[in-house]
Order: sequence, then C-alpha cells, then structure tokens
Amino acid sequence: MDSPSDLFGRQSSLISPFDPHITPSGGGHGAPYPGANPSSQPHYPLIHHLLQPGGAPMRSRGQLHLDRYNREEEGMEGEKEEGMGGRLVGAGGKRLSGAALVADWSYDMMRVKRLRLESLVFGDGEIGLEEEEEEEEEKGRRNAERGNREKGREGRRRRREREELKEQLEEARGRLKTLQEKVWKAFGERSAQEEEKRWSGGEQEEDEIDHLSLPFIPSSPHFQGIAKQDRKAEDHEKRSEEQRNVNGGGGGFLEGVLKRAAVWMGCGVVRGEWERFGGEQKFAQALKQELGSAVARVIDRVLRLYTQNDPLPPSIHPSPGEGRNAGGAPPPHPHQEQSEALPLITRRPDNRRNNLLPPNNRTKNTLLPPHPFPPLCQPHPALLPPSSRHKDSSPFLPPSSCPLPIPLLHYTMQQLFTRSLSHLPPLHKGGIMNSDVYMEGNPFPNLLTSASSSSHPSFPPLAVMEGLDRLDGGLQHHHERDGGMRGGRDGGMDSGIYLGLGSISFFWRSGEGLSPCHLKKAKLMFFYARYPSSNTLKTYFPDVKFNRCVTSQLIKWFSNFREFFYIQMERFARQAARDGAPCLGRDSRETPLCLGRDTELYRILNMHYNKSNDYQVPDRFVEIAELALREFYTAIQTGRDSDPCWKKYIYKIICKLDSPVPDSFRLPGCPMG
DNA sequence: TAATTTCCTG
DNA sequence: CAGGAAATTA
Repeated sequence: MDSPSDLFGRQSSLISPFDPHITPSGGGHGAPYPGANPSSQPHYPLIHHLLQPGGAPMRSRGQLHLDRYNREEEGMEGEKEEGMGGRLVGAGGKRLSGAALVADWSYDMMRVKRLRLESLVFGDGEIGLEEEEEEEEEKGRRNAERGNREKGREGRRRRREREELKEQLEEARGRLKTLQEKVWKAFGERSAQEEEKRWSGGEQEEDEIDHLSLPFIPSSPHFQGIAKQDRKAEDHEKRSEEQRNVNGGGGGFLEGVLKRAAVWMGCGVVRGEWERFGGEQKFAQALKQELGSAVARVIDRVLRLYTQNDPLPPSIHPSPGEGRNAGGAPPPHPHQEQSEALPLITRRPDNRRNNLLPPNNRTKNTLLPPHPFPPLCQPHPALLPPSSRHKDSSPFLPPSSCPLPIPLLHYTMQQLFTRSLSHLPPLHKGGIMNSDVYMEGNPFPNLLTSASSSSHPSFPPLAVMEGLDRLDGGLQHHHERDGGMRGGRDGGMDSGIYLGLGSISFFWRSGEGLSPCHLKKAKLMFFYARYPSSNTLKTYFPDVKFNRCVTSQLIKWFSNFREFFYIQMERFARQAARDGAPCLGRDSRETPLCLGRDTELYRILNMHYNKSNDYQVPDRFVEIAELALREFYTAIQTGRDSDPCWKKYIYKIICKLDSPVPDSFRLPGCPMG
C-alpha cells in the first residue's frame, strides 16, 4: 500500500527533468536530486497518470490513445518516418484540438519511455545473439588462442551496445525536440496572438490572481508570466464555462485540463525557454497545477450538485491565503464559526520534502559535506506573511526553476475542501447512513450521516467517491489515532472524509483539534518562541478549540521542537569541537561558530521547521541558534558536559530569548495559507 | 497538586 | 511526532 507520504515522496522523485545530460550533483542519502543519476530513468509523475492510455483522467480520450498505441504496435518503423509531430496537423491541414495535441505529447512521452525500455530489452537480446555467434565461432577454432581476442571482442561489443543506446537516446531526444517545435507551431502562435489581443484590449486585472485555480505561483518573473497567461486563459474559460451546463461533468473538466495544459505548453515555448529550462519539467509542473485547480473545480461542482438549496456564495473561491490577506484581517465568512470550530484534522506523515532543485550559487562549506538546500519554492507573494514578503525572501532561490511543492498543493486542496464542505448543510449522527460500515471503510464517516435527512439531501458517498480513490492505511491509521485522542468528546464533531484523487489525496475532517496546518504554524512560531506558554499558544491558535488534550499536544510539539533544536546544536557543537574546526560557515575565521545561512546546520533547521521553505527564517532565530551552538561548544570544550545537568544552563539562556510572535500568527490557519 | 519540561523509546 | 515516566516548577 502506498501511504500518502510514499506517494508524495515518489512524486518528488518523479519530477526529475528529462535531461540525459544532467550533471550529477548532491545525491546524498536523501537523494535530493532524483534525476541526478544519469542512468536513472526519467519519470513522469502526475503526467504519467494522465498519459496512461487507460489512465483515469484521460479515459475519455482513451480512443485516441489506443489508436496511437495500436499503430505503434503495428509498426514502429513507419512511425519513425512519420515523425513525432507528424499528425499534429490533421488530414485537412487543420490543427488538431488541444486535447489531441496533449494526447500527442503524452503519446510521445510514452514513446520515449518505451524506447528506453526497448533499448534495454533489445540490448539484452543482442547480447544473446552475440553469445550464440560466439559459440559457433568457438567450435571452429577451439584450439586457437582466445584470451586477448575475446577481451577485445567483449570491449567492442559493449561499445556497440553503448552506441546503440546512445543512438536511441538521441533519436528520442530528437523526437522530443520535434514535438516541441510542433507544439510551438500549434499553440505558441495562438498564445502569442491571444496575448497580444488581450493586452491591446486593455485588460488590467493582473493582480486578480485566481488562487483557486492557481494555488501557488512561484513569484519569479518567468512563472508570473506564465501564470498571467494562464489566468487569462482561465478567465476565458470561466466565461465560456458559465455558458455551458454546470453539470457538464468530467468532459468539461478534462477539456479544461487539456486546454490549459496546452496554454502552459505554449507559454513555455513563447518565451523560448521550453528547452532551456527543461520543458518536460515545466510541463509536469503545469499539469500538476492544472490538476490541482481542476480537481478543485470538480469538487466545487460536485458540492454544488448536493447543495443546490444552499448555493455557494462567491466567496467559495477565496485565495488559499484568505485570512491573511493584504488587509490582515480575515474576511467575513458566512460559515466562519463553523469552519473555525471544525478545523482540519488532516494527519499526514511529514516526510514530504521535495528536494528537487539544486541551490543557486550554493557555497560549499569547508567543514561540512555539501548538501542541497531545502526545496526552494516561493508561494505567491500574496501568500507570504508580511514578514516574509521581502524581495530577497528566498536568497538562494533559483529564479525560474521552482517546482510546485506538493505539500503546498496538498494544503491548498485541504483548505479548499474545508471551505467547500463548510457550506454543506449540517449533517448529524443517527441518520440513514449511520452505520459502522461507513464508519469503518467508507472515507466519509459521520459526515454522511444525517439525522435530518428529510430536510437536507444526504451526501451520497458513492457518487462522490466515484473516481476518487479511497485513502489507504496511513490516513486511516491517523483517523483511528485521532479518534482515540478525542475520546470523551462530543461525538457529533467527530466527522470527516477521506478523499483521494489519483495521487492527490485529501483528508478532511471537521472537529476541533490540531491539523498539519497547525503543526506547520507551530513550527514557524518556533522561530520566534521556543518556550511559549499555553496562554500564548491559545492566542495564536484561535481556530483551535483548546482542551487539556489539545493544549498538551501543542505544548508537546514545542517540547519536541526544542528537543530537535538542542540535539542539533549539541551534535554540531561536538562535531566542531572534535574536528577542531569551529567555523560552521564560510568566511568565519574571525567569527567562530558562525551559523551562516549556507551551513548544513541552518539547512537542517530550516528543513525541520520550515520544510516547504516558504517562510523567511528570522534573523533573530539564526542568532539564537548561533548562540546556542556557541554555548554548547564552549560547554563541551571546557568539559562542562560531564556535569549531568550541563544542558540546563543552556536551556535557561535560550528560554529567555523568546521574541514576540508576529501578529500574522494570530490569525487562524497556517500563516502561509 | 497541577502544569510543565525533559528524557527516553518506538 | 507521540506516549510515558520522571523531574521540576509554581
């Protein structure tokens, strides 16, 4: 069973750029650069789901895929001559639809993969042939000397295999290139025209980013440009979508995905960066973003279906950062009390890092082994808390290479879900659906139950579950844990749903408690306060209904944070003392044990407390960490660590250094959105 | 005594 | 990160 974390982990490893010439780098135990190994296979994470001929999202286009697939089975040779994009133009010289083009793209991606596989299989087969030949030859000259000649032959054979593989790779690359050109021809021109047209039309809604559709837009100019275009396309689609029947269902959804995916592809090519920045990767990102938004739309549609007598207000499409918007005050929400009383209890394994990108201009630490920095993804500036909206909020962020962080996407979807479901009519226990069957296996526990089924439409689980994968073990486990944790509470609050859509999984549950979002917030709070009192915590988690259990859990979190913090400090202090290199940073000869932001220790801390790296680590925290490090170091050097309670002295110092937590943390939800 | 913190374990 | 035990604090 794939746990959600597995899925995320795998995804991250799947976003490797399809660049056979990628320079090997990093590759520590965490394998932060999945594509670093030149021999590793390229993967296509979400794309792959889409691209499978039978893959769920593409199912409606399965015909097209199957057609191509069969043709491929019939003869590869003709295919080769025809060229990759040969059929991008239809019979009448007419351009194929976006869907067809995307299908072509997917098909070609499959071809590339197949080529690789076949090359491997073929290579094996050839080895077998060669071996047979060798046997025959050997019969004729049993007594002849073999040693050196065989060695030479072996070498030649391997060279030949290598060359063939290389050729096939080149061929695949060429096909990709051809396809990219075709894509450009098909969409780049159109996109450029549309762009021109729209701009001449005087559209100025540049800042009105639809965060629902574009959960996170890296703030680099490159991505902003793409986002802008995508927004425009989306606006257009929205307009036409409104004219269509809302209940159109999956067809519209798929069209939307394909259409915007095409626009994204066009965007990349318009800027001539398709190849320069790794078109496949960008395409993967585009698709992922599209999937996110499309899924959100589908969810909204489904919900609209079941809440027709409780129509969703326009605010159903808020930005993920709602509540921490520019005004700072959470916008009034019709169901504010409800959504606050029913925060997310999404329990997700936390090992969801996606170290995908090598840092830019990463400086080597002389003392410590080179490690990549954590994932460097900036959410849209609007999503950043005021304190992190600096222009250099991500000092080592490569401008144009920022994959969509899966966890962030996940969070976005969670929040969308919470908002959407908060508009559902209240459903209570004891209704027609109240059975252990649903409680056990159905991912829609009590939410599906309704005491007042006559007044509210019951929430048909199967309908919603259609096309949605049920989440497996991991979340179920947490569900049970949560249930245990909430023993003695009002049963009515213990409701929630699990949802999974492909590899994007959701778990939503209403009820008071701490969610991963709260955990994230707590971690960020740790940057300011290492020893927050329970009262402090209560003021900074207004959306949490505190009771003894929740309070102790939150306190326990901070205890764990401290533990981790001090363990790292001690570890690095000991290492520095042992290695006699009291400089953790570069240029720190004059300032021993300087904790620069380019050090491994900083990276570890940042990774732990700011995993998605979307928050600017306060300088004060770095200073305090540095201080703690020095304290540990001197204690170790002076032998004070032989005292059993030597750490307490340090703890006392550190606990006095808490600084006030920014007001942005007083708002409910994650400070990042 | 309750709340909090640390230490240890899984 | 959670749970539990022990130590510490108010």
